[in-house]
Amino acid sequence: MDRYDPIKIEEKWQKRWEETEPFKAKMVKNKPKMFLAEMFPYPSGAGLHVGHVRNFTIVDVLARFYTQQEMKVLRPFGYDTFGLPAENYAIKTGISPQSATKTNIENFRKQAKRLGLAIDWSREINTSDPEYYRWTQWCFLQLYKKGLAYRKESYQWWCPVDQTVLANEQVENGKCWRCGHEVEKKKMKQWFFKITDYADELLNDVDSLDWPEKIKTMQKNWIGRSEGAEIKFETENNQQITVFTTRPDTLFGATFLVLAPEHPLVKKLVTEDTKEKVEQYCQSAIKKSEIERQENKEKTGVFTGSYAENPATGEKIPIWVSDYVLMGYGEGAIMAVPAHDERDYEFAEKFDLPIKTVIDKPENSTDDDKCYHGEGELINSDRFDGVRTEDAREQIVAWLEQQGIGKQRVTYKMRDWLISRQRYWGCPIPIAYDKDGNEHPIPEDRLPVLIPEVEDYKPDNTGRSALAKATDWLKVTIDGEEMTRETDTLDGYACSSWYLWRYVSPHDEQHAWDPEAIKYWAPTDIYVGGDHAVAHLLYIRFWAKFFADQKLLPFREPVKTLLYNGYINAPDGKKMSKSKGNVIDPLDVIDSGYGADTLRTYEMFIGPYDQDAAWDTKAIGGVYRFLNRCWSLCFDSAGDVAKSATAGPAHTIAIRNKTIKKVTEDLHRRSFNTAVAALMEYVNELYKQGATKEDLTILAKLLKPFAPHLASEMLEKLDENDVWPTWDEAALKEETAEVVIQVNGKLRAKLQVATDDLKDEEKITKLALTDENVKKFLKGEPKKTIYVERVKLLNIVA
RNA sequence: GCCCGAGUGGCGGAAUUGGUAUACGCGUUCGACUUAAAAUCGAAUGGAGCAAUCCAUAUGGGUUCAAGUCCCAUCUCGGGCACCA
Repeated sequence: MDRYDPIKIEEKWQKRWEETEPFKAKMVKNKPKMFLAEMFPYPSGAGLHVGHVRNFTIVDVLARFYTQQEMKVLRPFGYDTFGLPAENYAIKTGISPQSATKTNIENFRKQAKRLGLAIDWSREINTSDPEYYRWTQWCFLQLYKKGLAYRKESYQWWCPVDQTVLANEQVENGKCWRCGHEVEKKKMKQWFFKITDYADELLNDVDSLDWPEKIKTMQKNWIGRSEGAEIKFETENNQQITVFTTRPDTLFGATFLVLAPEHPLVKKLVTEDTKEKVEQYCQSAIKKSEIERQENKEKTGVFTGSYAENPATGEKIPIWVSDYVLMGYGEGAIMAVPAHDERDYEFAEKFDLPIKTVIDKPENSTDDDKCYHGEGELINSDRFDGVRTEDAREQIVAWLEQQGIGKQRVTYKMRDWLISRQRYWGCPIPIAYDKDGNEHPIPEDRLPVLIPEVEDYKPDNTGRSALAKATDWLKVTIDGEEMTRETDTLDGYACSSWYLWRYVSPHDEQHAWDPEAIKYWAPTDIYVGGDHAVAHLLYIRFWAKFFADQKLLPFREPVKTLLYNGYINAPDGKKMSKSKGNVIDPLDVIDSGYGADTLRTYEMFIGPYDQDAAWDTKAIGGVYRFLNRCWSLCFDSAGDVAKSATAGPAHTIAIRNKTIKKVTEDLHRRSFNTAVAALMEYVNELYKQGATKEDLTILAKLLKPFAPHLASEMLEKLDENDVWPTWDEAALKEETAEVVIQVNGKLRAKLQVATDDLKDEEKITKLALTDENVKKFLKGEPKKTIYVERVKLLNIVA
């Protein structure tokens, strides 16, 4: 063994770890714990890609770091296995999702093990394992019991290719997040989780999270809280139309009403003359896809033929229908104030409707829009004339409340979470229907509701999943009554909404999570991922709050710190994709001779973890050279610890302590790239100065989180443990220090000063003033001098 | 359109509290070893200039003894939201 041979070392240590299981998590009372996890992967047939490696390595570096600091670490692993790819594959090939998933997991596990991850493999979970989804169904029933899982008929996004409905979060730019096909609206009876019950708390608690601001903002926008009022308008034929507005102060300027095409009152407002035209408009608007609505922002609409009364002015105002009003938000109806709202203005212009100004635009306003939407004093508003808009909002709402025709109201953009999926490969919803169609939960002691075996996985065109084809399975008897099972399965996001808690007791047969274990380990301290900013990361917070309310969880936020890692792109900066043929396979990188340690360390060195980075086929060689230098520093040609290192110079103390400090602090602030750089500097220095055994030990300990195989080999040969070292602040000081001398802020000299003299400003100033170069630029007496001891800098002002 | 981020050598990036700009790595050049190449080791490497020195952190201003860092304006790129009343 004359050279660094990663393949050989890695095989040895991976085998050792397999046998001795050193990463098993143990609860030890009164010891600090650390629960870390990556967002568990979907085990695709393609296997690991370099993005997984980055994601897993971040968790691994931290897990190993905290373990070396003698914390009790829980670092589990699992697979998010339900979903469309396995099912589509089954439809195409006839290979069951069950069996394809099993194969993929085995492959994934094998590959993950080759990265040398410090995983507690005894806690592996898999969402499509009946032992797991039994408890997903149990979670569903808890929500059901409290009325937070319910069924409702409404228009839903429907993907005609995947033959399933989608949640709002799964529709991206009007297209299906999976297949990219344009989605349609379809009226169906579907299951929902009532996430809106927690809208306020989900929003308010965002601020307290140690999460990236970017994600926090996205969640806030998604929840989309607006404060305003709802106001009732009476129509001529004694119907009531309730509208939502954030600007009740503009009520006197409301010159017409607009209803969404889906609004139930539209039918009652049409007249003989308008009926046909309105119906036609509504039907085509409902059919319109999101894309069409976005592309064509030109306002369209029709007059219903009816009028309502503006309660503030008593004026008769027309009621229109237009698709710029959305049924899903507020009341699906608005009061239009064209003078102070751009959209209403556009509509009024197009259909020649009256525009009435009710806010006096301040003269200094830079707003040059045709309609002014800022603050100001009210005009044309009867007894509210002269009142500031900010105050008028409250006063007008108070007046409406007195009249019993309006009240304060908060609205959210977020809708309830649609969880029904008309797909085979998902967790069956544990519900059955009696002959009258009433729903009945499957009793908890009869869970899990297993996924039946079928021949054909294709959904039929009746809107039911392939589960409907399992005719025997469909029948179930509850309390002696024969019933039919629900054939929808749960959105995969339901399965991943509680998996972090399952990790604390993955084989518990009595509970979804063991109450003692959850108290010790949870919440998750550090969660690492690069996706799911709103969907998964919002759902998991919702479930935490719900189960906390059931007294089943001792926390209300499931993730303390979220690290959102960037992508690894192809060398050309573009996204890696099979079709472009620019995919870097991490296993190829390992097998080409670099080994996993190089791959891991390179992906940590490539740049800040939260930024996207482009793969550089050459730069990885630099990291390999670095590990090679670590090896050669430590071992002689026989593979023994180099003799030259057993005794040696002691003048590496300062750099040694400096490196311990730098790497430790960098790991705490997750600056992985600079931690690796510091180790490289240390090695470069040891090459120049010679390394003592102490140096090699420290190097191996600090290196272990990044390159665990090599570091373990070094530590074993050195006969040392891996306990994280501490630094001696006093040892950081060298005998002399360099003081930078500036004249007018420009560098003019560097002085070597005894460390003890650093406090002596007078002495340093005197010394600086004798420097030839300083004299040259100073030309006379200094006006003043500023000395900053912290950075060893003296600035002389000429 | 609105709301965030970011812009530093040939390239990836560093500069943590306003204090030596360009750490570390890639690439390039030179040297050592070698019959030769690879590997390895060593040196140099922002630009201009023989040099002293000057100029450089997207652009233009400002604050300060001192600005990549703070403030104002502009440009470019990236991300999010987008008829949400």
